[in-house]
Amino acid sequence: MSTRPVSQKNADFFQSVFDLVRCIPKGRVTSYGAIAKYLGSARSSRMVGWAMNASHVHLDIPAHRVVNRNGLLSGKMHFSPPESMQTRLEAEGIRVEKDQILDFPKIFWDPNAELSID
DNA sequence: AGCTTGACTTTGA
DNA sequence: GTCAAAGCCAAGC
Repeated sequence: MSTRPVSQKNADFFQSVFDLVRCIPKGRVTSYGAIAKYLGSARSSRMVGWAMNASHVHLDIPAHRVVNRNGLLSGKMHFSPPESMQTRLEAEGIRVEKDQILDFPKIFWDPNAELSID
């Protein structure tokens, strides 16, 4: 079973996303699809992005650790200073070039694989 | 009430 | 490998 309180998918989708993103280890990144899939719908990856848009009210949300499945900083433009996203990633040891994370599959953190291991 | 946009993903050609 | 189209659910107009 899930070790995280994200069972309530019918509950606040945003809260579930925030909770998971908050659990992302430092120096690691994940994709919207991974989060969406963890919540039950990989197709609703857009909702994850939408939820992140509301994450600005929650300063504890490391949204910079969330990128698209391409490892591209798709949401960096939504940061206060767009470059802050890359700065934060590099501050955690993540190499980023041209808005793209290097060694993405290496630092990729899959919640469904790390948390839901049975 | 309906239509458009959006921090995406997947599948098909 | 790339390009185009469909699907997804919610918020905004």
